[in-house]
Amino acid sequence: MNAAPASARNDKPAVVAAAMRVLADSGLPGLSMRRIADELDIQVSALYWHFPNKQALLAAVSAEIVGAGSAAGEMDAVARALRDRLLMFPDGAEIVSSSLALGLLELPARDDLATAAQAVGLDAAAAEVAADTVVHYVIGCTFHEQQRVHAAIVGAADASVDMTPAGIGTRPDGFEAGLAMVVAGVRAAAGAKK
Amino acid sequence: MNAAPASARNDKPAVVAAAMRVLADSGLPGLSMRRIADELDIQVSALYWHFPNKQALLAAVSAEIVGAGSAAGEMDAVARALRDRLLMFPDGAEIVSSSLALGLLELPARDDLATAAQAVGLDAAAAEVAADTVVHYVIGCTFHEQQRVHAAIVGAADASVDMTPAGIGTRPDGFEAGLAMVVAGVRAAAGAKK
DNA sequence: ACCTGAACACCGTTCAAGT
DNA sequence: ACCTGAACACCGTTCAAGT
Repeated sequence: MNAAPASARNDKPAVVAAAMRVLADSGLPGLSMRRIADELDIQVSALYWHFPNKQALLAAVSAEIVGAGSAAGEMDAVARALRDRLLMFPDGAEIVSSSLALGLLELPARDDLATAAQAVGLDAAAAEVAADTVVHYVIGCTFHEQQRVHAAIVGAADASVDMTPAGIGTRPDGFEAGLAMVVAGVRAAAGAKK
Repeated sequence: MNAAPASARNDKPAVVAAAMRVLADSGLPGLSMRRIADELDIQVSALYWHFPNKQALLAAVSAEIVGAGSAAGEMDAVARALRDRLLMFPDGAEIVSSSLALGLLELPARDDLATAAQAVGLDAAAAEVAADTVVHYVIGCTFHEQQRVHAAIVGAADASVDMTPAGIGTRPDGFEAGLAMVVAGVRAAAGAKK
């Protein structure tokens, strides 16, 4: 066994792990600094020794959600893999979207998508645009779907909410159909280039 | 002149107008029920006579942002018009995105996009998918861009923030290039159908 | 029909101080 | 290196009561 410390104190990864647990069973609305601190049986203020602010902690959570490893493959495969990771945690898309926009997160899938786009015939600049476009589509679509889940939960508690408004993407296979169109657009851009 | 009421009390549109003013000069983080109440010189609790909760008020704000009128035209024109409206207010894309996902907002541009997609050769079902895909792209891209503006403001105040991380869509013309790809994808889907 | 006043149960963040 | 305890300046929402 490794030398156990006298008092069991927490390090950065332990704080992130606690945050993942809170996220998993309470979602983003429940992911407060106080709830995370409670999970670790420490005071809220102690969290600020590990992270300068909540956004930084959320960025670490985001990195955990999207994972570290690069996965090669065709564009749709990479897109589906990204989506699957976002779906693993409640509000995953929203958290990642915000960290990404704030410039606090590296997205491995973005490089994978750019590589796949180049393999299909795009030059470097166009491949970046293609990667960003696919990322926006995947995150936008998944974000929307996950918020809808949340609305459904609230709606179940409060039956007065109309649960079938004329909205976007009610059926889950909308993702696949839309993705096919986006990928077809990338291929078309490659074809036009030649 | 129309008969002025003895005491100048507020109706629903007045509350929304106040909210738009607060949004315009403080953004979404500043758009609290208390700030809106202050803008009208009333108590916070008075707002709950007009709207059941903050989300409902935000939905009314969203409707104001996206506008009421349907605008016919090609897909890219409709997409650009939607984007322009989202850009008219700080965090416009985020607010609209959330109202949309919660099923609290009708988006006129969605119907316009579906119509345009049918005009290009898609059947009704595929046209809906195409419309949703374009909407997701426009909102995702604009949301990202607007969050980046906000990050830049925070970054300007706190110079320790790295302002040029390897992120998505730093250049504004990324929107046009990505939109072209998405629209090309829709056209490709129409071509394949024939 | 529209508003007040007060309360409840929360937030993120800071800071001096402890070990 | 990691945490406590207390405070500050906020939140959204509810409710009885007023006019």
